[in-house]
This record gives sequence, C-alpha cells and structure tokens, in this order.
Amino acid sequence: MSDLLANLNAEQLAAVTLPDEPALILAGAGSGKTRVLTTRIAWLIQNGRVSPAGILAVTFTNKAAKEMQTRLSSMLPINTRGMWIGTFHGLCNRMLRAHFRDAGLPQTFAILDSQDQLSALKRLLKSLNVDDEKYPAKNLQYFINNAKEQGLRPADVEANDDFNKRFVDLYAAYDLQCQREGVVDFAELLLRCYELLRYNDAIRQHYQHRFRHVLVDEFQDTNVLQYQWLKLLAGYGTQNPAAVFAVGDDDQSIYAFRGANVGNMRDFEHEFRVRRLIKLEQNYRSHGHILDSANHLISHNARRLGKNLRTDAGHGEPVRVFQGGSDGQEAAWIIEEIRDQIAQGASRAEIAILYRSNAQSRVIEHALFSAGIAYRVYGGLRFFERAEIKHALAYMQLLENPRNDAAFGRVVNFPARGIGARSLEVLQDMARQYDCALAEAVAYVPGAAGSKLAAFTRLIEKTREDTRRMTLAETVEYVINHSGLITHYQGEKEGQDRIENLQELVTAAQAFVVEEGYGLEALAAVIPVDRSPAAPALADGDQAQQVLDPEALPVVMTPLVAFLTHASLEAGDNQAQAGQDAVQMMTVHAAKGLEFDVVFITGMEEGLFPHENSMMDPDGVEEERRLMYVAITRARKRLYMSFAQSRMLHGQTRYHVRSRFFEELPEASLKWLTPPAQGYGGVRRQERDSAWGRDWFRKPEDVPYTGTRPTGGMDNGNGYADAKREAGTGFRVGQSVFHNKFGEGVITALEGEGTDARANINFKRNGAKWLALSVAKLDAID
DNA sequence: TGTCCTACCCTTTTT
DNA sequence: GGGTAGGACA
Repeated sequence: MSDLLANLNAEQLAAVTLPDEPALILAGAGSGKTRVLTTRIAWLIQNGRVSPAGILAVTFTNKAAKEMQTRLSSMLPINTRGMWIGTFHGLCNRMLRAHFRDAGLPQTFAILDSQDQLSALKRLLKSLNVDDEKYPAKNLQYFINNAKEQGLRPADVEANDDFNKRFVDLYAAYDLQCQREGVVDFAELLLRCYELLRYNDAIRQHYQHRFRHVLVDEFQDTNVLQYQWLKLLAGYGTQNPAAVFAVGDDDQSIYAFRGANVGNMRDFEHEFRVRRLIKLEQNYRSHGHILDSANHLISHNARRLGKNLRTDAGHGEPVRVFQGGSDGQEAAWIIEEIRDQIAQGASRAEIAILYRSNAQSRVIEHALFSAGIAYRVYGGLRFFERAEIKHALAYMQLLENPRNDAAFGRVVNFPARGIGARSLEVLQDMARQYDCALAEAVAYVPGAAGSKLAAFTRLIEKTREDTRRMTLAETVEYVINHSGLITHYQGEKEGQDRIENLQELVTAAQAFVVEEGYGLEALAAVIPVDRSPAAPALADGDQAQQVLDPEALPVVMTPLVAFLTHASLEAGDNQAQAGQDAVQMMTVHAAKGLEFDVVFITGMEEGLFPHENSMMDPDGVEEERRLMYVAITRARKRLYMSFAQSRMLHGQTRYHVRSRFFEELPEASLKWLTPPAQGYGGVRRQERDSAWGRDWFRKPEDVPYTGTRPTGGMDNGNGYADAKREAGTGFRVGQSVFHNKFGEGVITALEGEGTDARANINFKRNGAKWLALSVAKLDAID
C-alpha cells in the first residue's frame, strides 16, 4: 500500500489497519505501542477514512501527546496543531474554554494545581473555623479528588456517619468557593467537561458527530471518570458510535493509588463488544534473559489478560544479582559496576539506577558524587511549581481575574507591604460580610490597613492598564519588575537563582508565543474578553453555536490566559541539566516508558519492594509485581538487581530479607555475584576482580553462607541462616518464632534498639504484625 | 517581619 | 535522617 506500513510486523500491521470498530490493543513493553498508535492515525487520514478533524487522541502526559504529534507530522504533511491530540486534562480544558457559558464558568477561569488546591482548602478550613486536627486539609483534598474521579458531586456521595457528612459539607463548600473565585482544579476539569457533555445534548451530539475515531493511550491507567467521559464522547450506546482504539498493557498498570482502574480494560472489552483484541508481544528492546525474567515474574499475577513477550535478540547476558551488607555497600558496588561499564565505553546516559522510593536515592547519590560520576536525578520541583514563579503567575492571574482570592492572598503581602495577618483577617471578615471577593472587600477595610490594601489593588489595576497593549513577554517582564519581586529577591542571600528563574519566565513566555502561534496578527484578532463572573450553566444556545468550531479557539483565549493555563497543565521539566552525559536516577514509576542499555534495580527487599504498605493485601502485591515488571523491561542489554541486609530508613537501621520477587525469577537467567550464586554456576565476583578485599565489603569468610537457596515463601529469604543479629534482642531476621496468641511465624524485619526494639513477624495464621520485643512473649523455634 | 526552632511527616505521581 | 510547615520569639 504505502510506505507508512513498511517495517511493521504482522501484529502491528493488523492493529494499524483495523476496520472502524472498537478495538483493544494489548501492547507489551517495548512492542512499538506509540508507533502503532501514530501510524494508525496517519493510515486513517491517508486513506481518507477520516479527516484530521474527526480524530481525537488522548494520552496522560504532555510528553506523550507531544511525541504523538511530532511523529504524526513526520509521517504526513499536515498541521497537527489544530488536531484534538492531547492529555485528558488538556482536551477537557479546551472544551470548557470553548463552551465556558454552558459549563457555568468564567471565560478566563484559572486552573489550580495540587499545591493551589491544598492551599485553597486550608484557606477554606480556616475561614470556617474547622478543627484541622480532625479534618486535615490533606485528607479533605484526597476525599474531594477521589469523589470527583468517581464522578460524584457532594449530593451523590453517600455519607453514613457524621464524620463523613462533614467531609461532604466541606466538599460542597469548597466547590462553592472555587465557583465564586473562578477557579477549577484538575479533577474538576474532567468532571465539569463530563457534565457538559452529559447534560447538554447539542454539544454532546456535536462532538459525537465530529469524532469518528477516538484513540486512547495507556488505557490501563484511566480512572472511572475518564472512562465515562470516553464513553460519552464516543457515543457509546448510540446508533453510530465512534471507533474507539484503546491501547494499553494491564501488566504495566502501576497507578491504582491515584485512581487508575485496570478493570476499565475488561469493562471496555465487554461493553463495547470488542471483537478485535490484538496482542503486541514482539519486543524490540530487551535481550532474552531480561524478557524471560519479566515474563516469569509477571506470570505470578492472577488476574491478567495474558501476554508473553518474545524477542529475536538472543539470550544476551544473564541478570546479575548482588547482595550487600548495607545500603552503603550496595551503593559502593553500583559505583564499581558503573566504572567498569564506563571503562568499557558505555555512555553514562545509558545507565539507569532505579529505586522504589525517592528516599533511597540519597545514599547512592552520595556515592556517585564522591566517585565523581555525573548523575541526574529525576523528580523534584518543576519550573512552574517554584515559589517565585508561582508568585509571578499569581500577579498575572490577578490581571485576568481580580476575584481570584488564592492569587490575591498569595501576593497581597509578597513582597512585604506591611499588610499583616491582622489586616488580612479584617479583609476576610469584610469579604464574608459583603459576600464578595477579597479584592472587592478592600474598600470596606478602614484605617491604615485599608489604605495599604488599596495601594495594592491600585498596583494591580495600574499593571493591568499599563500592560494592556504589551506582548506576553513584555507583560511578564513588567510584572516581575513592578511587583517588587525582583527587588525583593535582590535583597535575599539565595535570591540570585530565583531572579534567574523569573527572567527565565520571560523567556518561557516568549517561546510560548512562538510555539503556540500567538503572533501579532492573532493578538490583534483577540476578541474582547468577558470578565464577568460565571454565568449560570445552560445559557442560551447562541454561544454554543458561536464557538462550536474549535479552530476559533486561539482567539477566544488571550495569550496571557493561554500561558497561565499552560503553566498549570504543564508544570515543565523537572530534569536538571538535561543533555549532559550523566547516569540517570529515578523511581521505577518515573522510569515507565523509558529504556536504557544498562539498568540497576536497587533495594530489592521485603518492605521496600514490595513496599511494606502494599504487602498486606494481594492486590497491593500484584501492583508491586507489575512495578517490578516495568523495572525489568526498561533494560536493553544488561540488568542488575541488588538488595542490602541493612538499610537506614526514617533515621533507623532496619534489617530486611531479600524480595520475594527473586523467588519468581527464572534461575537460569540469574547470575549471583555474591555467595548465593554457588550452585547456580555463577562466577563469583572474587574471581573477576579483587573486590572482596575492599573495605566496603566483608571478606568472604565473614559472610555466613548456608549453601542452600531458600525455596519459596518469605522465611529465611536472605539465604543467610544466621546473618544479622540485632544486638541485645537475641532475635534475627529469618528466625522462626512462636507467640502464645498468634502462633508460629517468621521474623521478616527488625528495627530499633533496647526497649524500642520491634520485629515484624509474618505469622502463618495471623499475617504480618509489628511486635515490641520488650513486651511480646516470643520463643525462638529452631 | 523575619528568623529560628520544634514537631511532625515519611511510597509511588500526572494533570 | 532530613525536609518542611507552622508557631514562638526578638
């Protein structure tokens, strides 16, 4: 047909060229998922099956959306900018901006990120005099987001006790506050858009008619609301539904904790009566031993749609396993191996160190730093999340919407203007009394406080006036200079970085205008912005008609609103010094979607990986196993796994047994670098170099070794029968004990000393428990 | 108003 | 152990 389809394997070809009907693509790790998704879109367009405007493709991250657009425009000579390719939140935002009246929102609504949401909740709790010990803002945030992700409004939440009823009331109060201030949180973007489609027949039908093909990436990560939204958009249950092309991998579902519902895959299969379930099982990434390990491990999960990866790459090297006496030794060993790899010509950027939780990075970072090996840690603060950037953005929010109390509160006294807590209290009282925004309540505050506040509102008004005819970048520059932010940071010891960031914001604004096509012509065409408070939902149909054409969108949003939206929806890169040849460090979660020649999976211990919080229930363990599966499948050529007998955690030394997942890996694919290797044909490290003699590692005769590898179960999992004895307790990890009440069990972890000493014991009949050794009556049975 | 100190938290995270 | 949020104090 065309060279679009060249070089696709049979499975990929089948997926790409499916007829217009619901399809589920089970795309294994490294099987060319993105390629299939983008080629499918290109193929549909090229064959005239649908116009670019008839396609909606949705992803979870901006990165994935961008990747899709880039690849697509390299395949077809089309402008992908106007296409509906984006994240769930991005696309919902787009619809809400187009139909702001029908959605009951002000045109310039601001988007709260999680931080903003939390401070809005704290503000709410304070204003209502709620006991924040009993109702912590964090819990309320979780409660609200959880409800919204299930599609539930306060009235829909079932509260069966007073405690929960209070939460529901606070949820309702929070929604009112948001509505009054013209702000929308992340979950609200989705829920509001869902309701818009659900309750507005004209708009729903318009989009159902328009989108003939709906493509979904990472389907296993969708939550309940996202799936409902997709069903509505795709016209599920109507005469003429869109063809939904869902791509996902149930084995890589690792986001249950934030609402992802793997069950959506099965539901989709049944509800849409999917006749085409295509499995992409050919892996183009990893060598055989690595894939065998992944397949073997994941086969221990019970509920799977079922899939087995294969490769033509050959067995390659076995997976190397190392046991360290401590986390420090583990780190030192990693340094040695990395040095070897670099000496053999490996690029640092092709080496990744993965860990289950962020806290683990510290020890390894320290070792890398001391060794002078360049490294890069993923995660942490992103550009638009920095305090100084949020301050500057708050000023800009106020230019668009003075009723945004969150923005007002953030900068009214930053930099300091002599408006103290007392003055703000008065202001808040006035706002409550006159039921108005903080900015409007300024007029009612008497005395010195009143005039200081008035000076602030005048500053905002003057800024709004002065920047009216300015470009976006000029506006940003004006704001950071005239707000006093720059001056403030000049007087601070560590202010230089912050000033540079603020200047970077000007650059970012410039780049944004170019990238998004907000040229001068577009600026001239901007229609007057409606700054009136939110209109009631379901306004007359005129507006809906007027903006049904999404191509009209760029002129609906001013560059400033667009930029602020961009800042909320796309918090920016969190990878410092990108581009440098540095070893990559990240959590396993953060590694999803990436691949490296050499991968270290560290901290493979019971309690860490699987994490202790997930060990209790079977679903939790299955998710941890999928997480391990993701970790393993990141490696192309060489995979290392390591664990340590002792580790500093939360300021205490803890002793862990090695992860149960070792018992689920194929022996033939493992090469033990430390004593348990005996009997598996592994070459002991000692024979490769003289590392045994180094001070960071105990001499072989110091390492007690039983000579047998434990067979299944968690008991004695470290392979060292009398490995580590906690001073004074008389107990050790791996020891079998008897308790009068709980019966027989095995110690899986020890921590603390003296009277604080406690043990985690996995009881045969009663499950895992933490017991204080000074209290519990335990008898060793050996 | 800014700084210092203490209490408290601690899995994973995108939007 | 280490980061941070919020309160006490100069």
